[in-house]
Amino acid sequence: MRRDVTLREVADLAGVSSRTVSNVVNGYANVTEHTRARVMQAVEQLGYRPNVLARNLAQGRSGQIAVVVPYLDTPYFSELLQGIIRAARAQGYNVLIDQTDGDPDHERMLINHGRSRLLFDGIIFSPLGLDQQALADHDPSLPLVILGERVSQGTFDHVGIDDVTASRQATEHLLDLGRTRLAAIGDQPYPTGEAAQLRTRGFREAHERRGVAVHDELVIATPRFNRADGAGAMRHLLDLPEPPDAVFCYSDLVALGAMHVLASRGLRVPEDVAVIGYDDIEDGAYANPPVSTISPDKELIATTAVERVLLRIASRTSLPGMELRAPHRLVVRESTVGRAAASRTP
Amino acid sequence: MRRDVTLREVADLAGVSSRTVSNVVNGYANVTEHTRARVMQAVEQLGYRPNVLARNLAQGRSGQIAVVVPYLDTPYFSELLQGIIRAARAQGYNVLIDQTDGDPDHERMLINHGRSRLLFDGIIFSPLGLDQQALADHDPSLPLVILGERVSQGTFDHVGIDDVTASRQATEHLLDLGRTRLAAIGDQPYPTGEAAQLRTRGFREAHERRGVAVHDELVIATPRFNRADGAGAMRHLLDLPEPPDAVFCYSDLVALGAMHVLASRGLRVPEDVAVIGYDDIEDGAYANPPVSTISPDKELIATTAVERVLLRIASRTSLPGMELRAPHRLVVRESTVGRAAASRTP
DNA sequence: TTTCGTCTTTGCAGCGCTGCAAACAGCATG
DNA sequence: CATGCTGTTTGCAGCGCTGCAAAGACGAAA
Repeated sequence: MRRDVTLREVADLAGVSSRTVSNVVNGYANVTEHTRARVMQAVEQLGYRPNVLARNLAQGRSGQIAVVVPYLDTPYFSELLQGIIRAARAQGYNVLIDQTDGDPDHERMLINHGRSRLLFDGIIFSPLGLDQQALADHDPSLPLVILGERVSQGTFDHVGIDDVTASRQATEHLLDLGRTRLAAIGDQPYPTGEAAQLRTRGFREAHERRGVAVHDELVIATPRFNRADGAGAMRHLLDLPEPPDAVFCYSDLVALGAMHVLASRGLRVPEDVAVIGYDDIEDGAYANPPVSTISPDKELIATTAVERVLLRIASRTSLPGMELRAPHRLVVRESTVGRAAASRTP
Repeated sequence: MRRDVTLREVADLAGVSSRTVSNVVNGYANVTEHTRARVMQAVEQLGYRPNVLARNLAQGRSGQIAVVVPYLDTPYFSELLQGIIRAARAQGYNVLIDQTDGDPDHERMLINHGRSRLLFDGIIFSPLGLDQQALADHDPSLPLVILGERVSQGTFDHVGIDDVTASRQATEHLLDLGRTRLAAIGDQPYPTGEAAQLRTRGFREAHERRGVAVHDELVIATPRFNRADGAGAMRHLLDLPEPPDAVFCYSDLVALGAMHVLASRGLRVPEDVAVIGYDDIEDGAYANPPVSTISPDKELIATTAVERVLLRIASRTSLPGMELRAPHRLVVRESTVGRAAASRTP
């Protein structure tokens, strides 16, 4: 097993200093065409490839950003991740992935640079177990971008959509279809559930605007936004004396879980119960029936998050926290309007 | 912005050599309880955290493994990834993720250590664009574990399930339900489609065992295993003069796509057409109706893959290629047997 | 007391690269 | 011919850590 070729060996072969080889390899500074050619030939001949570790140590950066999500198998995150990886790679950054399972201690550790320095230069983070206070206490020297809605200010950016407006639109859509007993699945009335609370706010605002009262007993809290929680909440709702005739689910997964229960009870969607989700994951579009939903511009969210974290890395000074809103749209499918062809509303 | 605390500073405070601090921090060698306590106190006091980059450079390893999949938003991979990340982290390794989109050049680059050395110590790889020959030509100094079935031998391991047997069982299940016109969606009759071909083999073997002829025109090739391909193939099948009464899909996504089309054409599953998938992703279990499927032991696949790649990293000598088979089971749900309670077959 | 063996601690070199500032052209200007 | 200028190349130190081998400490055995 041959040792790796180093800069110095290339330099010796090309008859120049190792620093010059470095300059050529990195496209730095001014190098004569003649020198460059000589060096490049030596590089080819020896099959030289730079050692990133050494480079990074010398530069005091790792060239990596961490992306931290609570659960990797959540389709919404997988879809987002794709965009993030692409955007980061385009800027020469590698992406390190971590999953926290919502563990607050683990999350706290990560936003304080993890166990060791220089493992990643910045972090894109979707917190689940941390409340505002914990987030505000993060290591300010670590460039941080938060995914999803948060209400606090701090030395970090938020990238997300306007949850209140989106939720209001989803709810208005249901009300405008003539539904009267609307349920909401996914509220989280505790400190770490801000995103959920914003959606509940939108749900209520829609009722206000339409002059209808909210049926408080139909607003169901769930610890997570997954299928199982959606299914459990739906079962509960159907067991009520007066079940809902429409459900606003705070994620498409919740909607899929709810629809699963509806189907197993022999109820028709949307005839008996209309269902709308949130996130526009691919599963929803292919579900039976296809799920109406709020569709955030994921590609833009991904590129914006990467852009911001790299910006923060580049500017050594600490930037003020920014609130970045990506656009979203209401996607109407069969789960609310039946076999009518899917149409779109901005 | 304070400079980071170094080993030497801790050493000075504790009144020992930096080498001793290193020994304590890493739990190396024999250190007196007294010394350890002194050092630990200094570590606490200064808030020392090791610099992984420096450590790795000195050790000539990166402490990272790369996991490379064609598409990140494929639920099967997301689910696998979770297990891989957990297992790797338990061994002190970080996971670098990359997505190739099936691009052969990109894939070829990765199995030859990427653009630079020391970025990752080993790689767990799910190839899509590379054929046997390209895989065999990989840099033998890079510990490599391939996910999924492959027929070749080489200086790398395979981790997967027994595709032929699993596919045979899925097909037998359909035949045993009394179905006579079985379709298969997902064949890939070209060099990079070996996994698909194994499934087709299982499909054919089942027919042989039951003494039934395969309807060749019902074996449909698709470039990928996603919903869109499943939907397209299903449309084609339904447009045939004699459509199938059962479909074996080479992935659950394909099955979901197919079921989507069946529903939109007003056909009932399983009454009109029985559908079985492959992979046992969560979407399948929550689909309407829930999809029967082949369920690979993903957790075991993940831990085995990590175990093997770390083993190869640890043993500097090149190990012979191994074929590692994880168990699988047939999971029977409504998409093949209707509302009968889901039961299990080994 | 000396010698040996074991356990603990240390010093030094160096992983492969880049930052920095100095050195060295080569050429035009005074 | 000295001076200054721009453009190119170089040498050296050092990023923060660990491998290695040697040194020191300490008690047991001779």
